Amino acid sequence: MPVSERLGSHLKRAAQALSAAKQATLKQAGLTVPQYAALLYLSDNPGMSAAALARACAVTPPTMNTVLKNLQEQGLIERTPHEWHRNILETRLTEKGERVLADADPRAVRVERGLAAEFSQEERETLVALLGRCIGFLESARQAEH
Amino acid sequence: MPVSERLGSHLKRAAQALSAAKQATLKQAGLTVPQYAALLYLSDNPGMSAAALARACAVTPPTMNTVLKNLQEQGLIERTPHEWHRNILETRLTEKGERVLADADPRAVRVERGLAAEFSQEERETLVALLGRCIGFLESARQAEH
DNA sequence: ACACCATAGTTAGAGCTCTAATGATCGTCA
DNA sequence: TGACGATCATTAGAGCTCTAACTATGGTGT
Repeated sequence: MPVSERLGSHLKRAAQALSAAKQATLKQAGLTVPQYAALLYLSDNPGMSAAALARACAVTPPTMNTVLKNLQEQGLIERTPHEWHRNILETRLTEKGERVLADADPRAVRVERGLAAEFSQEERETLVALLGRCIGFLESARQAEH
Repeated sequence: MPVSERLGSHLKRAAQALSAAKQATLKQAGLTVPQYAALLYLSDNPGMSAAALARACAVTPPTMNTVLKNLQEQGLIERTPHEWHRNILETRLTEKGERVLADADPRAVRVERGLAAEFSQEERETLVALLGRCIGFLESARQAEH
């Protein structure tokens, strides 16, 4: 099966180009792409658990653990034990985290807006729908595998 | 800007679901996704340089170096100096590499065929075209950044 | 009450990925 | 001949990512 016929290779290249573009612009704010994603969700949901954050960002808990560790070392987040549910750690942005996110977000949004502007409203909806079907199939295939 | 409106998040999730599905099936053949990609290109172009392979797989040379190192340790490829162009290393599959690829390829193709079967011919072409425009914009944006 | 299960968090280990910097070789051009 | 630039290869270092295995807590079932 020729590579050019494989939807996967187009998908992968597009995702990689996106990641590279975001990485280039976020670097100026001192963040990586996963760090930015985590801060963005935390900003909307202060105090959410690392596990919930991992689900939101579509990564595994150990991966999120790594990202949070780096964010914590930079003083951008703080993690405090939950009042009574002692098994969960509440994660929140620090003031510095808010400032860094406020610097990074416009940069990331600029990339997204630029990308969106390449398409008409109808094309965007088509693309999102097609990608959604890819995700649906691939995730069910993954489950069926085992 | 809401996350659900960002094309990037859909793109990223789709690519990740694809990678996860391939990873699950390729694991049974003892390969990672990048290792499989490298073997696949090498199979079609015996003797190609690591730099050319990196371009084909859309990764940087140091990344390909890491992948090739692991493949070499498993005895799946061999790298020999070019006859007169002494700066380049010709990379080739070993017999074992051929066998492993012959085992892995049908598994990967099964995922690709399953994914392709989710769409009509026209939908596939639409998806590839839209992704191509994403790639085009993002790569030019990346250049303009610097 | 006790076993069970789901969830949260973590650690260990392997592998991929990038940027940045370095060194080696070849071809070209003054 | 000698300098320059292009290409190839590699190393160092930081960070992301996964699977696998483990611990701990809280709720649910009999």
